[in-house]
Parts: sequence; C-alpha cells; structure tokens
Amino acid sequence: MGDNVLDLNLLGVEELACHHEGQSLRPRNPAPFLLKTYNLLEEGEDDNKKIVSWNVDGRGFVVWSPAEFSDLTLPRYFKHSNFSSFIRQLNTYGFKKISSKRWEFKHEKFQRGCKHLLVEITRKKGEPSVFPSYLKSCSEENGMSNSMEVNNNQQILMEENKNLKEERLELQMQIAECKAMEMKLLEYLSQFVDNHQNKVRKL
Amino acid sequence: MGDNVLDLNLLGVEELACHHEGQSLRPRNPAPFLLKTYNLLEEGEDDNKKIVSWNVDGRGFVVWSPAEFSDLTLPRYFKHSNFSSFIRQLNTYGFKKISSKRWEFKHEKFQRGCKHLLVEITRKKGEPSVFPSYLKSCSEENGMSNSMEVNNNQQILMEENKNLKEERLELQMQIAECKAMEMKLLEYLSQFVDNHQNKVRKL
DNA sequence: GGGAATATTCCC
DNA sequence: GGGAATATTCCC
Repeated sequence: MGDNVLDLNLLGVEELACHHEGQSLRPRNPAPFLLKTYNLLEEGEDDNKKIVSWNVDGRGFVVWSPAEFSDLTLPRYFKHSNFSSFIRQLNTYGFKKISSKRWEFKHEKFQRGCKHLLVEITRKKGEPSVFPSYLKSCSEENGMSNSMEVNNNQQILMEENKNLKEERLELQMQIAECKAMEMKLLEYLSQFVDNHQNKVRKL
Repeated sequence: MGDNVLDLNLLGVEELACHHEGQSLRPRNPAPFLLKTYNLLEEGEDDNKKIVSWNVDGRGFVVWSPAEFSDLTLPRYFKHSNFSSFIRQLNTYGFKKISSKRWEFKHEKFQRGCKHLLVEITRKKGEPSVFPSYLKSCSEENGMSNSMEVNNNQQILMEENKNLKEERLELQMQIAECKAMEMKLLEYLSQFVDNHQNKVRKL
C-alpha cells in the first residue's frame, strides 16, 4: 500500500528536520497559498467561474480573466492584487503553465476534489548553495562541474585566506614600528621637558 | 486587454530600492519599511498624534495607543494590522525599545527632520549561513557524509576569512591612531625645540 | 528579541 | 521562470 511508503518518507523528513516542526507528525497542513488557491476555486459562485475555474478534467485550472481575477479575487485571499505575485507563487510551488493561449496551470497534486493531496506539494528550493553567489560567478563562465566548482571555490578561499594572514603580519609589524617610534618620541619629549625645566630652574 | 495587469504596481515609486549593493555602495533609497514608518509620523494629523508620534526630542517615537495604531494606522501603510509584525520589523532594522512603561522606540539614524539619515539604516542579518540550520544541528550528533564535510570545511574557511577581514580593519584603525599620535608628538617636539632655540638665542 | 518559514516585490 | 531582497507570520 502506498501509505507505508508515505509514512517512511515522513519519518525521514522528520529526522532531517530535527528541532523544527515540533512533534506534530500527523496533521501536516498544506501551505496557506495552496489552501487559499484551492478554496478560491471551490468557493466561487457561478459568476466567479467566468473569472477563474477548474479546467474540464479538474486536473488544472484556468484564470479566464486576469484583470478581474487580480482586482476582485486576489485581494479576498491574499495581501495583494498583483497577478504576477500570484504567478510567482505558482512557480514557487512547482505549478506549470500548460497553455500558451490562456492562463492555465497544473500541478500533479493539485486537483479538483483532492484537497488531501495539497500537503504533498512543497516549495521548490534551489539547493542551498554552499557558496555565496558572488563567488560563483567566475566558475560559471567556464564550464565547471559542481565538484570542480566546490574545489575551485575552496581554492579561492584558501588563497584569500593566506593573503589575509600575510597582510595581518605586515600590519602587525607596522604597528610595532609605530609603537617604537611613539616610545622614542616620548623619550625625546621627556628629555626636552626635563632639560627645559632645568634651564628654568637655573635662571 | 488584461495584459497590462501584469505591469500594474499600485504601491508607488518610492518603494523601489537598489537590490545590488556592491560592498561599498549603499542603497540609494531607504527601505520601504523605514520610509513608511517615517511618513506615518510626519503625515499624522493632530488626531493621530494621540495614537503615535515623535517623542519630545524627536530622537525616538511612541505608540501611545497600540490598539488604534494597529487597527487604523498600520493598514494604511502596510499589508497587515498586526502590532507584533510591526515590532518584528523594528527589531529587524535595529530599533531599540527605550521605555518599559510605554511603546517607545529609537534608532540612532531615525530622527525627526532627518529623512536623509534613513538610508543609513540597514537590516540586521545573521551571516547568510552556508548551511541550512536543520542540517547543522544534526551533523554535530551524527557522523558527516563526504559532501557535508566539504561544506563544513568551506564554512570554516569562510568564517576564518571573515574574522581575518575584521581583524585587518581593526589593525588598520590601530595604525591610523598610532600615526595620529606620532604626528601630535612630533608637533609637540618641534614646538619645544623652537622654544628651546629661542631661549638659547636670547642668552 | 530573534530564527526561520512563507509571502510579496523587484529584477534579470 | 526563477534569484534574491524585503515583508509578514509563526514560534521559541
């Protein structure tokens, strides 16, 4: 039965998630965005069906009128009226545009009458990059594999590291010199002061 | 027809911010949150002054009535009516609560009549962690995989690198101070010498 | 107060 | 379509 597979997956995820998510293994809730989008399709009156609705087979949905959808529907479910923000969310959750002629989208786990499948839909995340993007740029230009890139990055880091340490040494020496000079000057100064005072005393 | 919906952005030009700041470049515009919070203090009618206002010296501000502030003020500037979300943003930008008796906050660069200082205020960020934290906590307990170890090495390198850069800055400042002191001493010394020579000439 | 997930915006 | 900055929420 598929349920077993599912449970095993959940356990795996829970282990990775360690301290997050508390203990609640069972009642995973779908992401708010998914629930709202699903509800917006279910709750619409017949009027709204002209704005947005499930497609014929219920395995996708169509925004028939983006303008009205943005102005009327979106603000009732979200904190904005921007069609493009809605699209951005669809992409984030892995929906695909399935028609070039109209705003029709689908996701395997987003189907009419299958609210329970929503929990299966997760945000796409770019692999947490090992590296800040500013370091990536140089290796992207040459064709590099991931592991080459990691190596390359590490190389760069170590080089920079070595240079920084040399620089540190140099700076520390400068400071030492500076301090020495300071001492010398202070000595001179105190001699002059003594000298001066002696002269004054003599007069 | 509905095409231009995509381009509509009703939120206003002032929200545009510079997203690519090189290391030395500051964003030209203050963060939207800061501008809105500033404006909300400037634009208030006398009525609103009973809800939220600058404090006496204009170096901080007070939310006199959190309830009204949340219900009336917040939604006019933000996409929510939650006082706690507002507070979260204040903390993100480094504001400090300066009274235990009332909701009074301050930030060095947030002052009445000093809109231009807002660009100096930046979001506090924990270093972008190389590693998702849910993996971090686990890797301490378990043995690490190869790729995790590589990541770990890089993280260490980056940490060391960052520390070295901070150290460099510190050393450079010490040198600057040292040089300044040197100049001052030399000045004193030359004054004494002049003085001394004058005295000698007099004799 | 702040870490982290999710949402919204902006830009390429 | 997606990366990344900022905003909002949720939770400790």
